Amino acid sequence: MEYHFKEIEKTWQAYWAKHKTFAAKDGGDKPKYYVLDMFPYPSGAGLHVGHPLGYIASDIVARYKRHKGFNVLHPMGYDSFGLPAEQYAIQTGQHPKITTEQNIARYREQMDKIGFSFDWDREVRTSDPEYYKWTQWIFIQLFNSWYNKQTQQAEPIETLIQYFETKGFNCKLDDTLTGDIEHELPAFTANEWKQFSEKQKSDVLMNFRLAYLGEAYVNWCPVLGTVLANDEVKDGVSERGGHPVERKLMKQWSMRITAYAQRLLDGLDGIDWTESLKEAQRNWIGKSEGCSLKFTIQNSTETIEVFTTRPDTIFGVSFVTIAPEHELVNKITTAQQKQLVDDYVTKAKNRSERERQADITKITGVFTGAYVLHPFTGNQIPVWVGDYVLAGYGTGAVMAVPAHDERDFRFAKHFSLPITQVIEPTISHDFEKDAWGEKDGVLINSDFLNTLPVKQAIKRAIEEIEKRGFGKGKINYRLRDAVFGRQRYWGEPIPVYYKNDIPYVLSENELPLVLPEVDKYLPTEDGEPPLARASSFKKDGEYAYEFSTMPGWAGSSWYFLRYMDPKNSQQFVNKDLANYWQNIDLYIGGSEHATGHLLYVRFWTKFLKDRGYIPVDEPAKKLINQGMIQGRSNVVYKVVGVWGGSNLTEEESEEISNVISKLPELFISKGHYDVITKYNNLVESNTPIDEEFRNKYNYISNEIEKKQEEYYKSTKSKIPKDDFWFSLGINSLVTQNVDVNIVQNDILTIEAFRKWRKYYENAEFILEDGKYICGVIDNEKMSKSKYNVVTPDSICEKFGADTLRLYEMFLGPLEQSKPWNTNGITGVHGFLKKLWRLFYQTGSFSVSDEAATKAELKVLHKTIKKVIEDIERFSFNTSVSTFMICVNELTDLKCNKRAILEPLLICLSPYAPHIAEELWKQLGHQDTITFEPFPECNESYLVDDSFNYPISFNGKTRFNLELAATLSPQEIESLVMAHENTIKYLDGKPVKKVIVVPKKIVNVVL
RNA sequence: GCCCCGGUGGUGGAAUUGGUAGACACGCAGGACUUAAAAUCCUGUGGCGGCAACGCUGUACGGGUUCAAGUCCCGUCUGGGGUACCA
Repeated sequence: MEYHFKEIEKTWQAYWAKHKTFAAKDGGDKPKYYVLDMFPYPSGAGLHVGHPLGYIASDIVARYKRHKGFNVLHPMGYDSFGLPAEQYAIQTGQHPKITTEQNIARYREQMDKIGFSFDWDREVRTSDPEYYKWTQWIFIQLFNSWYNKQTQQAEPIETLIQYFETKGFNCKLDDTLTGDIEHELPAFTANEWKQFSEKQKSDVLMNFRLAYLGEAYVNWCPVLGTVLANDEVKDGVSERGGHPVERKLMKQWSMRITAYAQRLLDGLDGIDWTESLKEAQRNWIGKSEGCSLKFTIQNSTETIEVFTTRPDTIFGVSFVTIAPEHELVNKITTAQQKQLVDDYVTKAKNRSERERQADITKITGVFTGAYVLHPFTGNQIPVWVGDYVLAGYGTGAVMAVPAHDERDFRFAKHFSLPITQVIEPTISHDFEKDAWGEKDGVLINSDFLNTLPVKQAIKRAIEEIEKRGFGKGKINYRLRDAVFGRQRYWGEPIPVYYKNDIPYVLSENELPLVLPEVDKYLPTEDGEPPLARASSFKKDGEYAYEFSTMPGWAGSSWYFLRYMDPKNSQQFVNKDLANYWQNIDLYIGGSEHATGHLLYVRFWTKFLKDRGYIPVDEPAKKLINQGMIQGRSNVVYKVVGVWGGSNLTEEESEEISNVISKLPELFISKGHYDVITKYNNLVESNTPIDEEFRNKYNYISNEIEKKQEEYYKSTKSKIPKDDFWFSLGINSLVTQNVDVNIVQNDILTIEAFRKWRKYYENAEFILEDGKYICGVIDNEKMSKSKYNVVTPDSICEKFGADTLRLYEMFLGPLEQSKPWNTNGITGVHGFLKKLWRLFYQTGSFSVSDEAATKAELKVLHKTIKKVIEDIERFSFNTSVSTFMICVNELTDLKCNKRAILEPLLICLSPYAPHIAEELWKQLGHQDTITFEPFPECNESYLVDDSFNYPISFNGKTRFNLELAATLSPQEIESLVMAHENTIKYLDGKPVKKVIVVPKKIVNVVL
C-alpha cells in the first residue's frame, strides 16, 4: 500500500478536532508548559509559507512536551483590530467586522490543514467585545493607578489622593513622583488640595495617572488622519503605507511607560531572550546617566535647565543651545534678534522630521541675543537656538562643549564660537579638526576638577553641583510615553466620557463600551475621528464618549493572559488560573516586534503584577525570533519579434501589428539567455570572443532563426521575409515573472505555463537539455505581482502537511532568514515514503515482534539522544537530518521490528504527526500517539567496543586506526608508534611528543 | 557613526566543549528496472594533480595563540538587522 498522505491527514485532523486531543487542562498533577506564538493579524492575502514557520516550531515543542508528560497550553488567536480592514472599509463600505471574519475563516482553514495542535477552544480575537471589554478594563486600572517611585510600583490613585490630603505636594521636595512633572506642577498644601475644584483635582491627578490625557508632540500622519507611535514610524514615514509624518502638539491619551523604564531594563537580565533583542530594547529605552544643571538667565530670574552626561566638562561650556520648540525661546529673545529667531523657529517647525534627519550635516541655528551665567565662573554664555537639539529629549536644552562633543564642535566651527579644551586626551589629538568625545583623559583648565581623570571628574562635578544647588544627578531615558489614541474606527473604544470638560472612566459594569455603527469610516468634516459620526455615542445619551480608539498594540499587550481563562465573563483572568499558568515558557515570533509589542506587553505585565492581579512580572521566560521567509521569484526570458521594413504603407503597418499580435510568444532557457547577454556585453566592450563561445552563441541564434522561419511561414504574410526577425540585442530580451507554483527545481512545467495565461497558450520554447530552466531572483518580498507567493495549502495539496512541516524545519536554523525554495522538498517527501516502506517491506503492512539486534538498538538510541538534544536547543533542522539517517540505516538493516519502529514513531510524531498517528494505529493502538511517553536514550546501546582513531602528524590526519575502547592512552600511544604507517610517516624523524585524546584523536608531533 | 548577528562545495545547510571540515538533502554525472514515463534502487560528486594507491590545497582576507583553529584572539573586507544631531 502506498503512502496516501491526503486521506491520512484528513482523517487525523478530524480525529483531533473531534476528541479535543489538545485541550489544555486547568490544573492536575502534570507540570505545566505554555508555548505561544505571536498571534497573527488576519490579512486579506491569507497565509503564505513564511507564516507557519514559527507555528511549526512551536507545535513541535508543544507536542514534544506532551510526550514528556507536561500539561501543555498551546493556543492561537487573532490580533483582529487593524488598519487594512479599515482601509478596505473606507474603499468599499464593507464593515471591517465582516472583512475580518472572512479573513479569520481563511486563516483558520489554512492552519487546520497543517495539523497544528492548538487548543482552539481557547481562541481569542482582540476585536471581540467579550475580549476588548477586558482591554478597556485594564485601561481603567491604568487610569486609576499612579507610579510610586519610593515603593517602585504602581499603586491605586487613592493612595496618592490621601497623600495630597494629608501632605499636599511640592515637587521640589517630593521624590515620589513620576515622569518629568517636577518641572511643571506648582506646589500646593493639603488644605489647598481640599479647596480645589473637581476640574483642578482632575488636572493635577492627570500628571500622575498611568493612562493619562496629556499634551505631547505626536507623529501626525495627515494622509491616514491619525497619530502614530514612534515604532510605527520608519525613516520619517508611516510604517504602513509610507505616508509622510509630521510633528504636532496634540492632546492625547498616553501610557506612562516611562515610569517603568528602569524595571523594563532590569527585567531583561532575568529572561532568556536573544542578546540582539535585549540590545534593541536597551537601545530603545536608552538610559543615560548624568546630571541636570540650571543656568540662570542674565538679568532675569528664569533659568535654563540642561541635561548632560558630561558634567566634568562644565568649564568648557562656550554656549547653550535650546530647541526651536523650547518654551523660553520667546521670553529670552532680544528685540534685535526677534525677527531672525522667529523666522528660524517657523522654518524649523515646518521642517518635517524626515527632512531634519535627511541633512544632519547641514548646520542651522540662530543667536537669541540672550546670555546665561556660568554657574561656577559667572561668565556670560550666549544662548542659541538650534534644531540639532530635540525638544522631546532631556530638557530640550544643552550646554555646548565644542571641544568635547562632535555636534557642538560642528556648530561652534560653523558660527565661529569659542572652543575651550578642558581635557588632555590620552593620545595626541588635533582640536582644530575634531572634538575629543572619549571619556578618557585628564581635566585641565577646570578649577577644582583639574588633574582628575574623566570618570572621577564626572562624580566630583555632580557632587559639587548638588552641593551648590545648581542641579542634581539624574538619569534620563530615551523612551517616551506611548501615545494611546488613534483617530481611527477599527479599534477598541477608549472607555472614557467627558462631563464639564473632565474625563471620567466608565465603571466595570458598563463594559464593554461597544464600537458604534457609523455611516462612513472616515473622519468627520470637522476633522473629528470616525466615531464622532455616531450621533448616539453618548453616555446616558448626554455626555460624549472619547472619539479616539486604542492603538493596535492594546489588545496584544495582555492576550497571553486571556488564553489562560478565555471565557471568563467576570474577570480578565481568574487569579488561580493565572497562578497555575504563570507566564509563557516559550514565545515564538518575528523580530519586528522587538521594540513595539514586546516592550508594551512587558509594561502591562509589570503593571498587572504591581496591582496584584497576576503573579509574574515578565510575560515570557524564553523567546525565539523566527527568521523571515522571503520570496524567491522565477523569471522566463522572452525574445521579441520585430518587423524592420522601412517605408511601409498604412495598410502594411496594420497588417504587421495584426500579424505580430497573433504570433506565439517565444522563450529561451536561462542558459541561452546568459550566453546572449554575455555575448552582447563582450561585443559592447569590444572584447575578443573565443571560438568556443561564439559557437555556443551561433547555435542559439540558429535555433531562434529556425523559429523565425517557422513563424514567418505560419503568418503567410506578404511582407518580405528579411523584414521580420527576433531581436537578440542588448536591451530587447524581456524578463517576465512566472508563477513559482508551476516551476519545479527551477524547471518550468511547460504544460502548466501554457494554461497559466491565455496569451501563453501557444508559447514556444528553446530548451537546453530538453528543459526550460527559469531564472531566479532571491530575497524579494512575497507578493501577488511577482507571482512568487506560495501558500501552505498548495504544498499540503502536493506533498502533504507532514512534508511541509518537515521541510520548513529542514530549510535551516529557525532564527535565520531565508528565501523560500521548493527545490529540496522531494528529499523530505521521499524520506516519509521511505519511512512508510519500513512498515510495508513485504508489500503489505508487516511488523515483526522479534527482539531487536544490537545494531538496530544502536540506531534507535542514537536517534533518540540526538532528537532530544536538538529539540531542547531548538535546532529543528538537524533533527530532521537525524530522522533521515535513522530511516536510511534501518532500511539498510531491513528492520521492521516493533521494538524499534514504535519508539521511532513517538520521536517523529512532534514533527510529522499525521503519519506517526496513522502508523501507530496500524501497529494496533487504539489511542492517539499524542500522550505516549517520549522514549529515553539508553546509553549502554551506544557504547562502542572500539574507536576508529584518526592518526595525525603535526595536525594532519594521515590514516585511521581501529583500536579497542578499553585501551589506556599509554597503550594507544605504543600501538600507534609501532604501526607500520607511523614508521612510514615518521621517515626516521625524531618524535617530540604524542598527544592522545581518548575517543577523539592521536596527534604525533615531529 | 554606534550596537547586534553573520560570511563553509554548484545550492540549502552540518560540525553542540578547539580534535578526521562538508553530515543530511537538493542538484549534477553515470548505471539498474521499464516499450516509455513516473516511482524506486545502486555508484560517484569541494578544488588541483594522478589509472590508482595517494599527494597538495581548502571554511571571506591578513596575522596570532595552540600538539591541533570553521571554532579562540587582533586587524581588514563584506552581507544582514537595530538605532541615531539622545546632549
